[in-house]
Amino acid sequence: MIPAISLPTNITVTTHITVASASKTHRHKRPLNSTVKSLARSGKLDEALGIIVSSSKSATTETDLEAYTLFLHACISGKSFEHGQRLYLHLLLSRDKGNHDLIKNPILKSKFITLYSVCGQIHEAQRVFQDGLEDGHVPASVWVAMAIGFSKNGYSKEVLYLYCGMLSQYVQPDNFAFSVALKACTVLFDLCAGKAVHAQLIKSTEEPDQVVNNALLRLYAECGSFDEVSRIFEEMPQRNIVSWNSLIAGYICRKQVFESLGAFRRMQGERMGFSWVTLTTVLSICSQATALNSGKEIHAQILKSTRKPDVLVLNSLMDMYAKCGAIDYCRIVFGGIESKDLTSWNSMLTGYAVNGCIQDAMGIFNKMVESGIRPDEVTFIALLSGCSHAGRTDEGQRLFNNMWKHYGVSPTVEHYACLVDMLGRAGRIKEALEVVQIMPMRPSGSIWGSLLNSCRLYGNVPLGEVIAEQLFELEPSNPGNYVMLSNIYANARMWDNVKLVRETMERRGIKKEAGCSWIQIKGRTHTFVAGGGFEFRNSAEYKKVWNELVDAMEEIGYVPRTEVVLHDVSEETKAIWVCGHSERLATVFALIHSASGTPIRITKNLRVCVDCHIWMKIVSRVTGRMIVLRDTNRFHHFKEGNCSCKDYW
DNA sequence: ATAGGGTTAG
Repeated sequence: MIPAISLPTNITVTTHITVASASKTHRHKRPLNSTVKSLARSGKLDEALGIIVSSSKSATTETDLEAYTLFLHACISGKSFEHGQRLYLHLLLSRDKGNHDLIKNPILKSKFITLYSVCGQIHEAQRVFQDGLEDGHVPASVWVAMAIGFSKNGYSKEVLYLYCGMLSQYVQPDNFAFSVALKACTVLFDLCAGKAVHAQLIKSTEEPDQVVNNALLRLYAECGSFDEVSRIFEEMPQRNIVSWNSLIAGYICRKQVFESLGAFRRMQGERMGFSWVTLTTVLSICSQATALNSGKEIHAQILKSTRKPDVLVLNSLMDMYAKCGAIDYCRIVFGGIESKDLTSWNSMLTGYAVNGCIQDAMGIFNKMVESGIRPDEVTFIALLSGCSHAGRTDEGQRLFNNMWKHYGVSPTVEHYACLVDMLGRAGRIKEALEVVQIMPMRPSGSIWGSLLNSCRLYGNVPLGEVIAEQLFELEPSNPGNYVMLSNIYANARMWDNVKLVRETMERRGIKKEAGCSWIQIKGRTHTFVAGGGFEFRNSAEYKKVWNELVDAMEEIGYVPRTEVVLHDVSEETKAIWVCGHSERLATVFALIHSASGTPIRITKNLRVCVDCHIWMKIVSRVTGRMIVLRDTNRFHHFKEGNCSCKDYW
């Protein structure tokens, strides 16, 4: 709990001054009540307070209560802590003089608590709440006001303590109390406590309203109990947009992007409409799934809607286009935003950086600074990672050194990760290690990970082994790290060690993620798994296109680079395996099913392998198609036999 | 009075 604060003792002085100055200016032509009310309504808090204070010689009555409530209401909407406190002190004085004790009044009390909470003065709110708590019954509304105060100020644990305290005092929680408690459980990611509150709710006589049900949905969605989500959703007497949003978010938590898009369509089918929250949620799904068509559909819906789109929605739209590799659309949306905020600039910058347009990224950064927007840590992560991917090591290093000096942004562990990645990728592993040694925080898994990747790129087996050990300790169940180490061994033809790594993985029950690629064609998403898709591969149309490609490639002199296969099998088998990589299946499928001349956009769940990278370049040349491949790491734009990454990846 | 959202790293 937050410690309670003792009452200040020097309260009389300010009160007297107020009384003196205020009573001069106002005579009570009208009854106190209506005068105070109209002043409070028009925001003249000083004058209203003056009248309250000067008229208090007589005992405060029930009619004054309404005026005080209105006055406090005005303070809350104006977030005026000072006026509220002056009224509070006035009531304290009046109580000490033996007048009726209005501070005990639950309505006023919860108003004071709310006011202090919205002003961020949570200690003051708590003091008001605790004053007189032990004297007798405190109604639920006061507890709830305090709970909301804690909740809005980020004290979720305290909300739960308070909820328990409420129960221990035999105060029946109402729907307000339930929803705040459930929200606190969600924030704390505490499914256990959430279930306890849910149980209380079932036992209570209170019929859960829509808000409570939505809070329950959110709790289970966020904690991954999806069976509960769908059960509650189906059983709810009525659903609104918020309920649907939670259902969609629930699918995202399970990484079921296609199902969540389906839920959005169902929502539209039921004529539920959408809010800007729905749009940002769904757009973020589109960017995760590289579902450019769906994303464009939503863009169209935004344009059709009569409301002017929110900056937040436009920022999400930019992110979607950037993550789909459609940087031109991203730029157009950016250009159309009237009041660009920091996120708009950062999204444009990130879009350029991940798509390999480092000059554009630098250009937009300069413009941003010129327009007086202060860059933040996200800005520099985007820039540094962009430099890293583009091999602009010196430029990136300079940026890193200047970010604090010129822009006042101090480097975090993520920025150090970019710097280490940048140096390692450029083959300057010694310098990268020096950075790890001098950086003021503990190196994260991602830092060791990028060092391991550098060892892979430059064939440094002994250092790779040392780093892998560190990494296995930090992230014991991340399959990528094991695969990376066995890659290093395979490149060095150390097949015994490759086998050893594979056995370790089996022993620890770690499975390598199967390579998987997907593309969206005419609104439908098609998924391909490495080594799978036999039906497709046996079809006549596949064979026709595949053979054409093989012929064209042989002419150019393409030979499969089989070292990417980590199993010790014959060269022939390796070649067959490589050709069954998921991104190739997806490419052939796209060549068959999309109009010639249109770009092909493929997404992959792993990093693209060296051989597929070569293959893609050639395909882009012989077919004249542009291929945009997004892997876990970055974008590759293949065009006329070249890749935007300039083979630096 | 109570429930819902976006940008960053290997």
